[in-house]
Amino acid sequence: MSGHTQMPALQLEAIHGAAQTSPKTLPPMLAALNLLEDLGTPIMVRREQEIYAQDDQADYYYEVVTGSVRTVRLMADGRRQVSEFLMPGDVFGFDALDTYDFAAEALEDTLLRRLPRRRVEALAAQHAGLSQQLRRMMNEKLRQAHERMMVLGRMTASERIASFLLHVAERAAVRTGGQFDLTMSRRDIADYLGLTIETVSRTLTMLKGDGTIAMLKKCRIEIRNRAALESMASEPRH
Amino acid sequence: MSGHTQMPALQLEAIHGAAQTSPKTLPPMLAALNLLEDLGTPIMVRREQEIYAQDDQADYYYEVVTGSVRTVRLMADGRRQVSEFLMPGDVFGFDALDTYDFAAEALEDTLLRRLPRRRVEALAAQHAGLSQQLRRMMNEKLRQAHERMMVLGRMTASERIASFLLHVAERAAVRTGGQFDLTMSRRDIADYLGLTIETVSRTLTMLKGDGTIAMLKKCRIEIRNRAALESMASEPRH
DNA sequence: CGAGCACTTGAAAGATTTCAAGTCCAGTGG
DNA sequence: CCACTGGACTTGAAATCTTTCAAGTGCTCG
Repeated sequence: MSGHTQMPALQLEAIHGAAQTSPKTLPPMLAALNLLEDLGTPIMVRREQEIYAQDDQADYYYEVVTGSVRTVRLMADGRRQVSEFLMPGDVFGFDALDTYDFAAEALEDTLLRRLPRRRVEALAAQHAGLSQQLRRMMNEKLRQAHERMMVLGRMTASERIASFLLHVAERAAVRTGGQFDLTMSRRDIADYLGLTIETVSRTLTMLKGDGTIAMLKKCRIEIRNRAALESMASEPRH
Repeated sequence: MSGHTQMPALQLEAIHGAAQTSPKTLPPMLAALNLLEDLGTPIMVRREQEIYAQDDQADYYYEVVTGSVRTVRLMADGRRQVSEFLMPGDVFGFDALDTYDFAAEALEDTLLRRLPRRRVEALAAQHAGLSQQLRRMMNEKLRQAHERMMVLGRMTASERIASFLLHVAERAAVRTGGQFDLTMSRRDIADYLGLTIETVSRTLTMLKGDGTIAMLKKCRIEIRNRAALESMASEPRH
């Protein structure tokens, strides 16, 4: 595991602020983490820095406070699969019993809250409520993984891109009014969707061409025609 | 939910027998279920019968006692994704908080043990140990989902088939000495691996052609050259 | 301002799918 | 018991989507 930078004390302010304004998508997670207030250590990681490696001992759980994170897995020949993109309020590191299934890396300079797994487990062993809330988090992870399966197994390139954009928009667009940044690279998107960067690029260009989206600065996106995107993503709901 | 057939009492014998001889792959699951001994209701389902539907209220957890099960999800236009193939000792129905993400259907005549979700949750709320064991099961599900992502997102058709055969063999071959049955159809395999039935068929034919596997009776398989399969599956370990 | 990297764009190649017949097997009825 | 029929599987050929290979283009960071 690569060297973390301990946060100065005053940054705790930022942490609690973020926790309050965090998105309403996953309330149970934060509720559970409230029980663990004292256990959290703020951690700052720089852009592209590794938070933990694939197959590392899974000693910590994490919550994104500000910034964003990807979890990635590599095959022997370099093929890469991105499992999740994590935004403020999201938790990660719940992958496995012993070792992490995927590495975690910061997409940008990112502030995390880190929880020692053993302490959390010890607490959970005494408080059934906490244990159940942790289970609820994992349940949500599993639900997301199931949706990913559908995307990776059965959707075309355009469908993958369209549903990806809608998902990211839902998470991020709230605070930027219609527009949002893709903090991840084209390669990250490609490896998330099981495509090549060229296909991702071409599809985005196409969407730009027919006015479905607008691209400012390459990583800033605005959805101009949500209905078109939704019908392109094909799955009616969730 | 479609009509289940209540098992006659004497069949409980078979259930306990199966629990004892069940594969050693997932010991924590069974340990947890022991706590729930009294809650289990034996359920018999026929080949191709639906156990629960996608989006049904998730009222029950299940364990496969004998037989096998698939979990499937359909898109509006009929595209299908199979999430899991479940064998004796496997548990399922942990998909979601409220409603099932995938439908569950019996691959063959199958004996299940059904646990009322509410009762299990009530027990888990009091016994942190049980709650944690349930979490461990879910953790295992998540790990498997992660592996599926790699397969669906980044593997070629031959790699998918090869790793699929190795997985099934590992689960089933023990009791049939090198050979094993594919209880699922080509369509099921295709929808599990994100391929078409034709590609599945062609790849199996190819493997038969070069002596890597032998096929007896279309659904009975023998691995003749495990090393070849493993190198074709490309991922060194799990 | 320049270099390098990320992204875009184009053309050719390839893997998988689609469409279209076969073939085989299991279960059925004679 | 055996021929028959239908569905599942296999096989072939053409089509297609995506990838691969190969240049551009244009930011972004020194």
